[in-house]
Amino acid sequence: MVDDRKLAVLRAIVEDYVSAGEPVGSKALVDRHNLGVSPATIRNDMAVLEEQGYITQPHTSAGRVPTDKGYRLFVDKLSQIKPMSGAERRAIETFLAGAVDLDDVVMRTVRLLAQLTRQVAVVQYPTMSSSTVRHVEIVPLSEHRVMLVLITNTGRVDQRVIELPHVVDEARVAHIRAVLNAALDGCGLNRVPEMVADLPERLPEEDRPAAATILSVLLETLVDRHDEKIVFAGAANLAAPDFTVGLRDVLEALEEQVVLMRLLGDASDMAAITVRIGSENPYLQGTSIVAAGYGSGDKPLARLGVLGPTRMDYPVTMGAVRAVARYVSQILAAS
Amino acid sequence: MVDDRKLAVLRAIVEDYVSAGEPVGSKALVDRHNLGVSPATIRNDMAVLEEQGYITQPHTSAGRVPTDKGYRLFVDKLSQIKPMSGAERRAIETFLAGAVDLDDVVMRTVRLLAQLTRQVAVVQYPTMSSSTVRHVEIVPLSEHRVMLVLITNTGRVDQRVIELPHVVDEARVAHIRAVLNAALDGCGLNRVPEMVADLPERLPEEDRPAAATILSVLLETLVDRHDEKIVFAGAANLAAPDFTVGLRDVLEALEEQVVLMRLLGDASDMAAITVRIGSENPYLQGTSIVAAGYGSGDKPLARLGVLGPTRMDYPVTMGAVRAVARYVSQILAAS
DNA sequence: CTTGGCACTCGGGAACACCGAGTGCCAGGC
DNA sequence: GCCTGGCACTCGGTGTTCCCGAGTGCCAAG
Repeated sequence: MVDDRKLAVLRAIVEDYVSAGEPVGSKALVDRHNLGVSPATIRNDMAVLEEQGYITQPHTSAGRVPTDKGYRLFVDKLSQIKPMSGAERRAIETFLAGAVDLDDVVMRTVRLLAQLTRQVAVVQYPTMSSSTVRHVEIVPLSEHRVMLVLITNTGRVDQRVIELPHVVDEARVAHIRAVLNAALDGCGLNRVPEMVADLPERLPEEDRPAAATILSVLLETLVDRHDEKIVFAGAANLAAPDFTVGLRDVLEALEEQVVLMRLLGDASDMAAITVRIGSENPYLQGTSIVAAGYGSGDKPLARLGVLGPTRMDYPVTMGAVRAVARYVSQILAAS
Repeated sequence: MVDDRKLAVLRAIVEDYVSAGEPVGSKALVDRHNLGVSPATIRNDMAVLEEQGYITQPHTSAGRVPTDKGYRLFVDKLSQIKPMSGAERRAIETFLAGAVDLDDVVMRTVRLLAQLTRQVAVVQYPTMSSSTVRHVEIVPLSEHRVMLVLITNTGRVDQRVIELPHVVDEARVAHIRAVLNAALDGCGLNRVPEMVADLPERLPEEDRPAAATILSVLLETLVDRHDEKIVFAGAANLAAPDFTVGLRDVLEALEEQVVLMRLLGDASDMAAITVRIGSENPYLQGTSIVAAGYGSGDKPLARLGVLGPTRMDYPVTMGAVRAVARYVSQILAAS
């Protein structure tokens, strides 16, 4: 399978099928693309391509449709990511620049991506594991209840209400807070446990029970919140008639954070764009996922991407995902 | 229209149609319900009911289907809210009791409601307008950037990054924070503007520009966040074949916070359960909404509810919404 | 006011034929 | 050896027709 023309045929089939949505036949191919040969020749090529598993025909007397393997070859060898136009890039930039906080960045990103690609966008919250502690706040709520607020350098805020074992006055709370901040300021989240290990011993006897409770909740927060939040938008785009796969399954997957995490895949190389096509997905065959990492530094903090029908315009979608990932990274780096 | 039997017929039609999903005819009615009369009599009654606009027939030779007006009468006069079983109530209680913070309460509530009703659940975040300030935190992020964190008694936390007009050292920030907290502690959110009006004047000259910037952002936060957050879950239930209305429209509405707000309606009487049927809805005819207020005190802080096809089991749905609203209120009151 | 009888309507499904796009194959030509 | 035109074949989709049966409205009798 080193034949240039066969590759051209495959490319043409993918392009036509993606744009029209109908199986494409030999005659239509030679009409729309000027391959300098006759339909019969194309038919021979198609027979070979089918035998090799790149295309298939839904019914005996119908045109050909790319298989997952065909899309894969197309994405890997036969296409280039299509960059966004200047106008689109500026629109992305200004839209994202208006965000007021991390929540807002994520929210805007997911909506933007859904709108750009006309598909379902998925954005993972920046992970904490590589973040550092900016500030720990302990706010008294009542005599034996405080709220723990953890603020990280990524701008993420987590809070927990804590029941204390006994009444603690404000001065003690303030003291614990001061000690905690002194110990943790700038500390990487992954190093928090070791930093606080001996902390109770540095406090006066009477503060220790309260401090121990607070610390255990703090550690719990770190663990709990490690299972990341994920948001999605653009579910309305699922109503497009493309979706042969059960709409219900997709919607269910979207609401299952864990499944969504798996679909987005592991954070890997920052610049790389991951494409998972149809049956390559752990769940949800029939859909494809285009994802990329983003973050404020060189290493990706989290991932974002879109989920759509296998029959999607990969070059354009990849261009949109890449552009959005870049601009989000830029925004995050600036804050 | 004071005829008892006609009301019974309407009730029977609604019940049968809701459970079976097919237009119900006179013969089926007398078979399934023991009204002691013949099909012909029922037909006469149905003719009257149709003339009065309570039922309609999709095609000339088909059974009858309730109209929006018919459902309305059914909900108002012909049915009672069906209470949840003890087991269900216990399940709700324990599921909600596991929540760690407000976010979690809301998240759990919306999922629970979606699961209980097998429809799309919508939960509004507790509104701030009747909350009070628990604490204001100002965290230096860099030399000329701080983060403002506003914590209210409902446990809600809002944060904003603020660019300061010039470099401000930590001591000054601490001072501004102290003054701010002294002025606002326990203050109702609606009274914040008046409380901070003369605040810059009570600060030393050099602090005023920074304080003014921070205050303006604080006020902006109050206003911005007044357009409440809303979350939904259970979109997968839309895939049920009932939905004659455009699935796409519903999904779009769900992602438009503003539309969703309107649909949920105004917070009104705490105990009341609002039902909006089909065309009674501002947007999205063809769907019905069952909603209730919830909150920690007597007055509702926010609303929650479900959205489903007009053809829904109103008594059961209303029971579920009422039960969830009660238990959430209970949880909120306890924290 | 209720009831049985009866003619009428009409949506939906089954059976059927037709069309046309598309294919595979083959023999001839460059 | 590869390309090409020709040709017979397949089969999904569409349009047509027909039929059935559920359901209705109306009427006259109880």
